[in-house]
Amino acid sequence: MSDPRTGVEPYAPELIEARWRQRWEERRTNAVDLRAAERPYFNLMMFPYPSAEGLHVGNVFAFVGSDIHGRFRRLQGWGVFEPIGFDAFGIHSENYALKVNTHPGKLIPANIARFREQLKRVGLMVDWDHELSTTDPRYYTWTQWIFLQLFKAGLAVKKKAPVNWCPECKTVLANEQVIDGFCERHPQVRVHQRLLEQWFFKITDYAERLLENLETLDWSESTRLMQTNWIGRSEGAELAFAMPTGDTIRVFTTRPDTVFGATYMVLAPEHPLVEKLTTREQQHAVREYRRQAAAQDIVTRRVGDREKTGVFTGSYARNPATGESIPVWIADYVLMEYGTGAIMAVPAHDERDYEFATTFDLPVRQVIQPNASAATSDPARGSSIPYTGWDGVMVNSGAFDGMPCADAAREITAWLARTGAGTATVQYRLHDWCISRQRYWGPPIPIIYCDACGTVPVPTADLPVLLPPIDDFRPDETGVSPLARHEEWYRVPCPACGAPARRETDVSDTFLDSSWYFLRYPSTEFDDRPFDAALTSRWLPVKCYIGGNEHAVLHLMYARFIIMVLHDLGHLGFAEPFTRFRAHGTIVKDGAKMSKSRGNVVVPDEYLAKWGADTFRMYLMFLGPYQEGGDFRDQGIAGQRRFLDKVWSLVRTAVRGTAGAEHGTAMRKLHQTIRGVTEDMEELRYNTAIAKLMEYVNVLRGRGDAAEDAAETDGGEGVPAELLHPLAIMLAPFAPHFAEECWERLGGRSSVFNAAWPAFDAGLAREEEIELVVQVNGKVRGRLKVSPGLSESEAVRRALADDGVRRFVNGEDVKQAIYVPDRLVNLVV
RNA sequence: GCCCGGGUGGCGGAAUGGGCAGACGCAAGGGACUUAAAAUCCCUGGGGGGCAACCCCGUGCGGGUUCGACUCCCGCCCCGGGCACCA
Repeated sequence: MSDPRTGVEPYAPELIEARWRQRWEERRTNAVDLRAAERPYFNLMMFPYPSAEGLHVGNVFAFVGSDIHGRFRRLQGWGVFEPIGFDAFGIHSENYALKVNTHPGKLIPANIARFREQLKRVGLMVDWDHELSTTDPRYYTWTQWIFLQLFKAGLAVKKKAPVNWCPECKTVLANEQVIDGFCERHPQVRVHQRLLEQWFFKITDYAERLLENLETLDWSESTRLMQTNWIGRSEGAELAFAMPTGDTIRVFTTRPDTVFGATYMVLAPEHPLVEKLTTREQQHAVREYRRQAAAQDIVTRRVGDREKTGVFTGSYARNPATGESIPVWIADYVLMEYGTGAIMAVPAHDERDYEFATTFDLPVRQVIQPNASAATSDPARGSSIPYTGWDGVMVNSGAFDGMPCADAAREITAWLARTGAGTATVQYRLHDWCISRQRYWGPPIPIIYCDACGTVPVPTADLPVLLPPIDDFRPDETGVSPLARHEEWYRVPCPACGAPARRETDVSDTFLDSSWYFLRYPSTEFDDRPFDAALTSRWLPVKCYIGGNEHAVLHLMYARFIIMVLHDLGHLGFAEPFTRFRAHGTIVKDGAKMSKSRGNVVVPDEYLAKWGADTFRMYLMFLGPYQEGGDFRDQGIAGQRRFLDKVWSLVRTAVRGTAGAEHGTAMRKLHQTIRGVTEDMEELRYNTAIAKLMEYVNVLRGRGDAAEDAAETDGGEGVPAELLHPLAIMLAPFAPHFAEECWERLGGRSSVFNAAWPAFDAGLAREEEIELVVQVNGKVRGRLKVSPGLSESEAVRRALADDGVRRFVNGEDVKQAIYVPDRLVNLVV
């Protein structure tokens, strides 16, 4: 069907997109030969959790941005591998399954099928032959294998740890699921703390390397900063405070310079020495305090603005610097999981210690005299106590009096070290990674407990430990995994001695599944190895990883850790998985966060059906800077469609052959566009890249500022195909189906994605005449048309000849002339 | 509280090794075509003043540096995100 007046058939996205989806599949356009491809480029997008709701517009935004990068690299001549998979284990899937009372093993395949169809509709350059799901035994065999590697290396250990427990949900909650001490799903139910045996990965052993390596990675700055803060490195000293009993309380401090001001000590309520230190008289009070602390959930305990509480143990320790006996207290503001679980309290130079000392009337001794400028820098406080800065000198500190704090920190540590009471150390905020889940929907942890042999790893040959398809997967109040109710499953002979033994009934954390999925993609065909050595060294590390910053800390940190361990164990030739990482932004709807309760959730299917994938992709990339996100407004989409319509009509009316002299303006604009778009594509500046393509199209249509003398292309003559080929290529990453169709109609062969990204020619981009801005005293008073490369003296002469300029110079002497070649001349009078 | 990111027309957003603020798009108003509408095409468009050429003001607020500041420095305010009794 064609327009009766112009005779041009209209742009019909549904037909075009269906046709090209089919051709891509038939011709295997998106598949790359993993063994032979030249310049291999692993383009990775964060695989989705296949929710029952289907693909979210946030997923589409993320994937399209990554896909555009992959397609751009392919056009630049790289062999691009762009796989996708599904992160389908985990509490999220399990909770949904419980809600609708259907087994997750049944739901997940259906969800994945739906996701797959939606993703195909978006037009990603995905090689579907390498699709994977973390719930597939062919996959989680190797997740279990990774656990065993860590276990054998001594990096997987079982220890007791406190967890959040909701009596209503009858399950353990993640810290993120506890809100101000209450369960997120039961706002009236207080969460309790329970002590459970858990498997931990010793990620803290890798803290220093995880931190150091960050500097070598080309990652989004925000992501790198979050990881840095999460690791939380602090330099300081570990000091020993001796007890009359012969015990020693070890403390970590970042301020060893203040040790002369330590007037009391505080232990965490759970500290192992508490029982021993507590005197008979204090026993009742201490026991009661510890009971209360234990009943609190972890999150409440950590809220910072609570009033200080605590009790005296009855015992005293010796300050190694002063030799004084100082009281030992317990208080919940000291956390067992940081440092040594004990502190020396210096109330004169620490806010928390000061507050505690004031509450319990403990002595405060100033040991730092702030320098004059520092002391008065906080007028709100009248007094310089507590002073926590570094800008001061020591007082009340024996031989160290008068020394600047920073020097004293070093000197005092060295002095205490000579008596064995101190060592310079480093502490990290990072905690070991608890991977146990008392849940059903995950890979069983491959461990067997035998009375005779102890903790025995499942032999690799026996993997996978299949997750049995039980019906009663709902967690109950016992706090043990649903698998623990299935004796027929967990009773097994010990692999070492054959005696009756018992399987571990916990499953592992979803983050373990996702910490290595990118290793699996190139090797999905193999059942006898997690990843093939040759393919892995060819394709990894990942060249570009794009994903949301919500995974900046956990997923990316865990993945780096696992890869580093596998490297150290000799399985991989690289220690960092992602050479380049870019965080994309989030999109909001009409200025507000999307949520079901607001009813403003953008459902991609509706937009894909109405506008087609190409228009929708273009709009998503145009609505804001990709790395910041933007505001999705329905009204804006039509603009992208109009743009494609304009390109379409240029293509349909194009004339064969090359551009002539009369197309000088268009040719110049083309090369300026090639330069600008190429730079933008490198930096993921998709919104401005699209804007530049629009400008070029405006010029081709004889419109816009740069068009001026380009009207020759207007008037039914048609634009030469030479000027449209590069446009089709530059548009291809954004609107792949559309670009294919244009390419074909312009006489292109095979796929536009087998073409080469256009080359920039500086000579063709050069302007013959430029506008020079003339300022007088910094204000624009005129403009000159000049040829590039004008000399300063000539520029000033021409500027002074301008009527408008002369009015403002007003006959006065020009004191100074600033000349920025080809940009402006500023006359100072 | 600490650490990031950000405040620019009616709206989304351009422009920061200091150098024409508002690219590109949306919405709007006016016009052409049409019996009419849609679509399409053309014109206008930060605020104020002037018949006009032009002039003044304008990038969250207050100072500063500079021939020149959205951009750099100092001090605030507001919004978004991360961490939070980390010793």
